Amino acid sequence: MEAIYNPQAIEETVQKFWTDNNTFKAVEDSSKEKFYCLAMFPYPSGRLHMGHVRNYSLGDVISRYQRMQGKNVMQPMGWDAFGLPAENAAIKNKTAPGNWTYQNIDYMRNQLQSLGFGYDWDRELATCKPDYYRWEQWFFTKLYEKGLVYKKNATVNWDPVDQTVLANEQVIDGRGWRSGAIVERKEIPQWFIKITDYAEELLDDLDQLTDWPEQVKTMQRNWIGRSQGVEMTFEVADSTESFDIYTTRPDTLMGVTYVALAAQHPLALEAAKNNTDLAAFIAECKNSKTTEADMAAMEKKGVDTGLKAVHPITGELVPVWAANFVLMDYGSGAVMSVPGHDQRDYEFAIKYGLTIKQVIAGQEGDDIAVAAITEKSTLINSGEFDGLGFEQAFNAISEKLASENKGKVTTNYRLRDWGVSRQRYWGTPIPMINLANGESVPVPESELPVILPEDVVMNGTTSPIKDDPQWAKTTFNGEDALRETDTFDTFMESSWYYARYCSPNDDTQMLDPAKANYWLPVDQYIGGIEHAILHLLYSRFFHKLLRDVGLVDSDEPFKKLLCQGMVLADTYYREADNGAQEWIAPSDVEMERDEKGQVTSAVSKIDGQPVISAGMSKMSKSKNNGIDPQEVINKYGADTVRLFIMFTSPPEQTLEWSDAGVEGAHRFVKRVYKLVHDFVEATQNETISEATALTLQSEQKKLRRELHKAIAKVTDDIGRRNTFNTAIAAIMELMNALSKAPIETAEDKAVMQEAIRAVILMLTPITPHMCHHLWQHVGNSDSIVEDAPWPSIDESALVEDEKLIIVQVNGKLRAKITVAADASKETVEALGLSDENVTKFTDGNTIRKVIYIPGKLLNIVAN
RNA sequence: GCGGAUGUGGCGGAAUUGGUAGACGCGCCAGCUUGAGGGGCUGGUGACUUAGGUCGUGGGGGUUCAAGUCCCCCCAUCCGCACCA
Repeated sequence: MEAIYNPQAIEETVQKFWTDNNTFKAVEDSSKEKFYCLAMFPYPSGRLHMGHVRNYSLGDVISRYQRMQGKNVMQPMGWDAFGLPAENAAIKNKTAPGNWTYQNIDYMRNQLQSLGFGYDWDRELATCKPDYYRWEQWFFTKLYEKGLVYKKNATVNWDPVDQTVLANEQVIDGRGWRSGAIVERKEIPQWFIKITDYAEELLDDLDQLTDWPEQVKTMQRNWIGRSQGVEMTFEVADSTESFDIYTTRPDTLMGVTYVALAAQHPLALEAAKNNTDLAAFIAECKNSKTTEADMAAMEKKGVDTGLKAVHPITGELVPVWAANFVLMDYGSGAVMSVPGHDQRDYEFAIKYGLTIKQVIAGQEGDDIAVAAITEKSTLINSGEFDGLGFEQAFNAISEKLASENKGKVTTNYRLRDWGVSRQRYWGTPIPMINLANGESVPVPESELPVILPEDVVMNGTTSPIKDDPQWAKTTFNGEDALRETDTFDTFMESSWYYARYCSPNDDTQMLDPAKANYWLPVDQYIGGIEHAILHLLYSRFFHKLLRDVGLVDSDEPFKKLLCQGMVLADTYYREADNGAQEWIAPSDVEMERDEKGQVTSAVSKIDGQPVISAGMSKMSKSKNNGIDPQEVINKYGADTVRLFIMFTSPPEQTLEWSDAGVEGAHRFVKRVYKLVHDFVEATQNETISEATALTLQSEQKKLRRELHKAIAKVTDDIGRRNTFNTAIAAIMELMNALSKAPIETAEDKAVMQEAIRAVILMLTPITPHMCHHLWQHVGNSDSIVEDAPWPSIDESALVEDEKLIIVQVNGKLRAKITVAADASKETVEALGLSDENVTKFTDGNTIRKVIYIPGKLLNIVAN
């Protein structure tokens, strides 16, 4: 065995072994408990970043741990290969998006292999390949047949100069990123999938997901947003027109002093024909942003349409305003306004001098002159409804509306149907045909897949398949027709890839139900918290759709979910002459510290001049603070990188990169290697007994107790808590004890051998290359550590004959006493009360109470 | 703006069920080893202190024998908001 730890050599050899022996090939086997472990597949952006390394290290550690628990583990990998960056890169590098994507995939596959992840590469898939997206197209036509797909107008960001639709991220300060033109809202026809039909089930089934983080379930609940309310109709005065609104606060109906319509509401558009102020306002709203965050943050504005609406109960006339915060796309495009009891309406009313009417009593201290009273309480100024509470008023008012045919109680969802049309090239072509008569029909199954041409030239604005006059031409029932040239939202591909991994090469069907039902649901899913809502909700929706088409049996795709935090790094900058920030890579910065270790200054390694620290922020190109995993792997090896990442923070929290921390991790890996090496060298050709077969001295017993306590902790931390950082800390503590332990007697050696084997086994999921190598040298030349069973706990080794009791006086630590493990309460109390340092604080006081927590703590209350 | 999180030594973090705050690692200090060291090993390291102790988990209040942990209010930072993935 080599004395010096050489990660490069070991990792190359071990990786070759895994490849040559198909170590991670997963095969259905009904005799074994299956474990499907999945980390969110990457977008092939070019190189792996630290976020990927963290994501896949977590998945690999869990997979290898579960395998050692005897499970039949499947861990696949693939590529979320469609998306906007490929189009941009293609333009920049004068290549085609497909070409760029495939090159990236090849490079990143190698990087993943160099990190030693145990994937079954036979299951690899790329979503941009026709053999993947053809099934997505097929599935969409099935959904169409089931009535779950429809077309309607929806708003997009329109760049009037480039004549193209922009993604939200391509709109910067309201302008197109390339043209700089002020972006307009534009309504175009788009395809939608009726996710709202499943809103209730998506909400209710969250209760089944007991192994999901509560925060993610809460976010999804709020996103779906089920509410109980009343839908009612307002008539427009002196007209036959009317409009509907929805409210969750019908109890405040008597406080309605105006109503607000979306600028694009047909009634507003009609009124604008002879109202220039209103027309100007509607034109202005065309330039407002489309994202909800922007909408919520912008100044609330409105214009009186001049129309009056008839209050459905009192018959009074209230003004009808057009407002920029009401959206035509959502709900009915109109809201009732109760400025007395809604803060947004209140501010709007103050701004435009509209009437504010109090109809809810509120609490002591509430003042309608200062702010809206938003809490629910007794009705006032509401005529026949005065004195009712929220519930009673809700019922009374909704019954009254219903009896007059003006409204009804409804359940409403905040969730909107899923718009899946994108006007981009690099995506799955939507398999629809637009006929000359304006109707649309699905592409017949026999004509699928609709292939996206890959040999294209990007012009920077429009999609090549929209530019090509030939591509869309087709026929339907002998008539000339045109294919849809929009492509799918890339969330479509990522919504079912987890299922396709179960039968990735099946060219006769979307999924093989037998295989899918063996592996699904995914036992452990791992990904970034940024996907907490959209991706996870769409995947859950797709799973239910797959179920209802008969392809899977289960209701939910992901049994257990782990959301990892981001990876941050130090950020440094300098003020350039023009005042701009010039970001300096952390690798080019050197720190100076005082004798307490506190950083006093940071200087550039290049010119020795000071730089300004901007703290920790997410690794990004723009801040020049990304750490390339490849460089770290080359320097320390994959095992060190994996250990550092797993050790430095718990998975859900942000991870702060630290070069010094990586060196610390590397030191630990070397210490393990050296301990095993030294033991192997010292005991060559010796037969070492099992520790349980010998009579141990108290020091050996103590060490063995520490070993088994560590096994218990590591098992719980990895298997149940997913706190890999504390598991590693426990192994480090054990290692500190082992490196001080003698290996002289047969008993010493027996305990040490047991401990060393356990350390190797426990580190195998985290530093698999080194452990694979070391395992061969500790008497296991005929087995591999990947298939070794996880170490078991010897309960008898855990028994302690003494306990440490903390003694407090008035809750403050005053003494620590050691007592026999089975000592009675009376004994402990007597010992504690007579302790010299305890009497110092109890003398002269009366002992009021003594609290004893057995085996732990004694608190004496005295005054 | 709305929704969700986070906040503990010089730094990353630990404390799992309300019971010793600071495990483990980094950094720093001292010593040993070495021809030498950005290597290895050993020890120390929350602050203040009259050396008895006192204070200390973002800030303020509360519950309790006992609070980092539970409750109320506030502040700061981060994530998501439907066309980035």
